[in-house]
Amino acid sequence: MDPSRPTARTSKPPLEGPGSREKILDVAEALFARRGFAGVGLREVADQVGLGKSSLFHHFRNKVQLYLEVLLRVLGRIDERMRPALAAPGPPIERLDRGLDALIDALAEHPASARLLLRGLVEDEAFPADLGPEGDTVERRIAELLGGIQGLLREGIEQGAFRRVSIPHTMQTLIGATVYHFASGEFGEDLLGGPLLSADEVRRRKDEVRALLHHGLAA
Amino acid sequence: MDPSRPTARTSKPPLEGPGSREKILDVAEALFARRGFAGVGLREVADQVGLGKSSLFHHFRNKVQLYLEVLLRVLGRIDERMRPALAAPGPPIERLDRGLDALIDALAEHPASARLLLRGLVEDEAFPADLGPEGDTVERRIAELLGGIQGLLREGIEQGAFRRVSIPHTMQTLIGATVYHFASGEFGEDLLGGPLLSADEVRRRKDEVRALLHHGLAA
DNA sequence: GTCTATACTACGATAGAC
DNA sequence: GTCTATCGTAGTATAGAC
Repeated sequence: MDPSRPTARTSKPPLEGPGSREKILDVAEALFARRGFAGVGLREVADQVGLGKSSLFHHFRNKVQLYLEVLLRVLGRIDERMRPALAAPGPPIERLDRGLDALIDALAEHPASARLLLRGLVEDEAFPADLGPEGDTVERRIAELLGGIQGLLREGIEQGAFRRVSIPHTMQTLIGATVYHFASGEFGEDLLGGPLLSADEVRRRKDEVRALLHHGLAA
Repeated sequence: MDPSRPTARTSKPPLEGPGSREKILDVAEALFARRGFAGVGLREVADQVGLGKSSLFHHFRNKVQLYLEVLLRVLGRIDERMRPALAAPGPPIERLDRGLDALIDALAEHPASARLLLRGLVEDEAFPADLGPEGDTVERRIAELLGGIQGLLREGIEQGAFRRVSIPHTMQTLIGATVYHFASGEFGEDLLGGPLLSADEVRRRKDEVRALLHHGLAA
């Protein structure tokens, strides 16, 4: 990809495959999802990665930045799936169906995603006030994802395909039906009486959301 | 209530009105809602109450018990409102409407409730594993609240008034539409473009949930 | 019932050797 | 790029005076 990179290396084989950085993000993602920002100590992260605590600071400026990078990676994975689904041609209702299917697939693929996202949405005050540049990037990413759905809702209403619902309230209902559901973990599994992420239950959740749209939204 | 208690006290006027215990619960409720269990230090609680850190331990065995008592009070307030609404006579769909209205009123009345509840549902692993007797009480309380709704859903389906929806998935959708919505804080307010708890927006949320039931559930 | 004092552990973060 | 050592702070919790 990068033509300036020399073909033969001089020293220090860069350890192709997951470097420390990715491994740290993997571990941190799982831990932050389970216990939140304040509930995770960098020592635990380092131990699970197999590094000393101090080595983490070589890869990330501080704990907040690590958390935000984890969040950004999650948002990236979701965006990767949702964007093409929303953009594909077709009437609004179909694009919405496909977009939410893509969202659900993304949430189901990485079990930590929904929890991190829910925390990101709900936990305003869990961090030191200023988040630096990464914080803005996270907010922008979220706004983009929301914008895609909101635009479709607006479009469908304008075309007369949807009822004149409140767009913000519909957004909240959809977020609840998707992000909350897959973030509900053990509680959700108790309710369902089985795993949340089995192929069956993921399909049932898609059906539930689809029914929500078709019964509640279609004109 | 307790006949063994003497009618006239010997000393130490018991400071009728909100004693320290209630004040601690109030402060802790607000803080835990904002930053979660691990994100709150007992020092901050004590400072805001106007006590020394150590004095908290005179009222609560430890931090976990304080958290659970906060949660129990929240659950009690919700139960207080929902139980009579669900029990009142009428066809299932009306009782469901009234029950969810009562839930929304309860969530809107104390802004911390929804967040604490959402955390309670979603944050399994945020605490030391064993929660003692209060933990069981919390779980039982939640199960009771859920049971009321689930029972109504089942009843409505049996009577042919509701479509044959998946009860657990419908529960998840309803929890998302109520608890998640009122827990969404600043994010939700950005989405709505105004306060989440204004009389107007609370009413709109009730309408949204009602529409969810009537379009998605009614046969 | 609240206080001061204290024990012990963990935290995030930095410095500097290798 | 990882390590050891260390800094300063704050965490939960206990003991005991008042």
